[in-house]
Amino acid sequence: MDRDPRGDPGRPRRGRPARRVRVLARGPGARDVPEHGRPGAAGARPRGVVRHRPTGEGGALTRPELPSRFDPAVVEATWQKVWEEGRYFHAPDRPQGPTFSLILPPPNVTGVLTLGHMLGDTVMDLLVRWHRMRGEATLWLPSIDHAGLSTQVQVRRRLAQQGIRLESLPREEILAHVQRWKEEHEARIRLQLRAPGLSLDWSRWRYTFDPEAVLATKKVFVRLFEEGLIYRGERIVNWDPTLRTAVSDLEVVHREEDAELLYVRYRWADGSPGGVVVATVRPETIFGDVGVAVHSDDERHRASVGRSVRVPLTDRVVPVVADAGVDQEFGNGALKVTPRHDALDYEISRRHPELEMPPPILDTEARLTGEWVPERFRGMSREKGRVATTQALEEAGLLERKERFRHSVGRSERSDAVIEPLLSTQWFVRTTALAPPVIAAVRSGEIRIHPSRWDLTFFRWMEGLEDWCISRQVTWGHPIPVYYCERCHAPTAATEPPERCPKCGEHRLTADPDVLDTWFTSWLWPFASLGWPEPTAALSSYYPTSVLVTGRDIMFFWVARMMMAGYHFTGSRPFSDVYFTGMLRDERGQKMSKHLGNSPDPAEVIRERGADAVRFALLFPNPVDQDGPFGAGTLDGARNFLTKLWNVVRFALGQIPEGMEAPRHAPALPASAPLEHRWILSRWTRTSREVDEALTAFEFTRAATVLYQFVWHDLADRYVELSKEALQGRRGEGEARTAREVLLFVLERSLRSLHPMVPHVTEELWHSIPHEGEVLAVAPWPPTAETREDPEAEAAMGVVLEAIRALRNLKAEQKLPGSELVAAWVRPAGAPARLVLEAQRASILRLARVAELSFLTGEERPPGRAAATVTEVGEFFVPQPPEAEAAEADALRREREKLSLLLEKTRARLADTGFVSRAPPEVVRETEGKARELAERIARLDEHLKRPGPTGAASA
RNA sequence: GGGCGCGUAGUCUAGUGGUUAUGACGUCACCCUGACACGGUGAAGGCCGCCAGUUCGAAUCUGGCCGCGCCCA
Repeated sequence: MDRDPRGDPGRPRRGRPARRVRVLARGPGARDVPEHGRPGAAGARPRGVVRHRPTGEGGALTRPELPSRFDPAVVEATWQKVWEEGRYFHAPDRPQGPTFSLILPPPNVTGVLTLGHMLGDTVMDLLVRWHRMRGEATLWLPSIDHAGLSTQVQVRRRLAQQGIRLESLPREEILAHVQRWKEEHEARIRLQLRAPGLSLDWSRWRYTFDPEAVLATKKVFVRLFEEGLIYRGERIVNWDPTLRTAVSDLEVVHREEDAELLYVRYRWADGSPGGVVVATVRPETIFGDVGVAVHSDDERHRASVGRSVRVPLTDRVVPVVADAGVDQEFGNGALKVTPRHDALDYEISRRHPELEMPPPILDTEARLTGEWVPERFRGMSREKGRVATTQALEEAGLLERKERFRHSVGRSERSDAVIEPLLSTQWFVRTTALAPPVIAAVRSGEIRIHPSRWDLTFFRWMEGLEDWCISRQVTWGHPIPVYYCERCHAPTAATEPPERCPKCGEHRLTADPDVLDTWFTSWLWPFASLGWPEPTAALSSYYPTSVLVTGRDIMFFWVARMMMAGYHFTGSRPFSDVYFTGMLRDERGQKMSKHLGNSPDPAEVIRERGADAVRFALLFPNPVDQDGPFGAGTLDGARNFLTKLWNVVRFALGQIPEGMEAPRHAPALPASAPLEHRWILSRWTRTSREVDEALTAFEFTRAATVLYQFVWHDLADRYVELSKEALQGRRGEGEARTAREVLLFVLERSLRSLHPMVPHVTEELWHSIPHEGEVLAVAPWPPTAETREDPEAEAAMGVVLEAIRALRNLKAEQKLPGSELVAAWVRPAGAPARLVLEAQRASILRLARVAELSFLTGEERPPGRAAATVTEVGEFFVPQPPEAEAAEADALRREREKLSLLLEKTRARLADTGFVSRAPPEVVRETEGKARELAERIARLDEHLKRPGPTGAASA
């Protein structure tokens, strides 16, 4: 079963990926224990230095036994089980040392997780795993949200399919249905949260309807009530007439819709000709009109103010008032005032005592109702009423004209019903009283928002807060803990039903029929999920939490409110950092949404591509403060990267002898050590440092990009190629040992650094190489101080890489097969370049695939036909096949053109007295050096171009 | 209408005053190279949205315009 895939005669050479037998994908560690008994399971934990690779068939070197491709399916399931059984993600109640904690924003129990959730989850897991590896006690707490309204809607829909009307059932029965629904969906969400390999502490799973959460919710209500920060009052709210409840602004979706704008004449009450023409899209609300308002500065209507008009289709006489709130641009600038059905109208009516408050003209299902509605319209729906009133107005000759009109209409996210702004008695929180500490915290940096530009949006909202409507007219939710006295009607807020009314002693009390907005529990979650108000160990250890990761669509509804609750109820910030993820877009740039049907099921994508590939794809291309594209291309890129990583390790396994020790420390390199080792350790130092910086700054894409570039380009493309010869022992055992140590060190540290992003594949690979510790998930984060930058090595390698590039390029241009080992010559650009090129000749030969590199001096030329290229580090030659002369001449000319343009620009700068006198001297010196170098290269190019004879370049 | 942000090869993107403008995908050419064809090597492809300004010097700073997106009204 563990055949070396290279020896597989059936191995496909090109075309589609081969279907491999699953069993091949099992990591080497799995072979001792065939089933699920991987290390890490209780009682079977490996200790200390572990070498999982089995003994090879004699000889120091074993052949790699990893398959050539990473098959995520088995690997991911295996390690998830190991992690979970090993309880590596369990947060101790009483941790030692620093902690890092966060709550998973509770998914809506009725919902299905989307890729958008998975983006946030991946970011959180990256942070948690990173901090865990840094030795901090970490807690990542999962939970679900009871989602009052949306759950009730779903249950209602399901009952309707059975012909049952939810409203007809007793409360207990409804709650039983809800409970059944919750259990089904909770299981599904748990499965969804498991698929990506998130390092959640499952033992702390919470639900916003746990008994503790119920108690916390009540206590908070009672306290705010007693502090006068909760009140019951009449205000305009968003009313969903289908669900017959108030809904939050978040649950209202605004969209442009076509409508008719009617110009309706309100005649003068005194019977004189004329009147005021009012524009409206809602003629059916005419019955609730209490006046007409015009702008105080509006010349057109000045004479009307103070007069009275007759409300069309009724006998009522109402005044014309002047108010600064009227939009003069809309219609004719005259507004019908319907205080029960429009927030602005309500405001206006409150400013003008002469405007009375009408009785309701729409019932809870938005049917025309009440005495003010003429008999013939009563009982009509809004929509029917609109048609009927329009027609009636037309018949009465009061309809001046109709216009097609596009305007924004709010619809209920849950029921799609058009939201009715409705004056309604509800419970409210005076949020303005809770805002000051929150604003101060963000201003002072006590709470940091990432990306920071969202501060502005945050402040603007915080400074214009409206009271928060917390009551909902549904069955499912935390009941409002208020009891009304049947005698004196005084409301009492209490966590338990009171025996008697504290005002008058009456013992007949009625509970408030409404329930609380789900957010009224969610805003307590950073502490309530840890047991508050009980002084639990978890609360004292992990609160305040460290960071909150979520989408900015709930910045106000949730994030800001958690801050208010944190300061008000616990006296501290609920978290120190907020990170808003971007939105995902599909490959055509469209926002992903369930609505558009372009949001794939994350579980499905994971099944197809593997969790690590999806995770990396989510992190890699997503700009920090922007929305990012996500699609097949991105996923392919991530998968290719993981395959690359896999194969680098596979290669290394072939080079590492049995019994090699885990790399505890950075290899100590002698000054004389080959350049490539010094170089890769320097590159690693920079990479590692930049990853730390990026993660600290919440720049996850940068962290992923830096590691990607390092692993693929520096480690695989360059370092591995440069050190192959030494690794294979062709430079002696001493060099082989050094090369193995460096390779293993860099690989092992890279796996550690990549682990928080792609945990499964790194865990698997880490176990296949010499390592120290039980699992990578709790291995120490690579310390940056263990290696140093080596600018000298990096500069020298720059010269080498440039030489290799030049020679490869030249060969390709000359149509010399890449594999053909031709002779080559170089005239170095200067003494320093010559030193490096001479010292690194062997590397250049290997990577450029040339047989010999001879150094030219003076004006020496290679014998015979030779094609040339001129670079910064020197002039390179390879033998020229006769048919390639034109190609060389072309290349030389193109190069010359490019360089002379540059030289021109550079000289122009140097000729500018302003530049020479004002620019920093070092910039001037650099520019002069550049000009000299360019001139020299151009002169060299010219020589080749002019040269007659064998190359024939001049005649081409 | 107000606010915020974004315009860089065909596509996505890096780049906060001096770079021969970064990388990926895609395209083209050559190559089954004892880790990897999910690969390697090389190439082509850019008035850095437009116009002014600041500056010795602008993809980068400022203003205006145009286009796009999001949030709020």
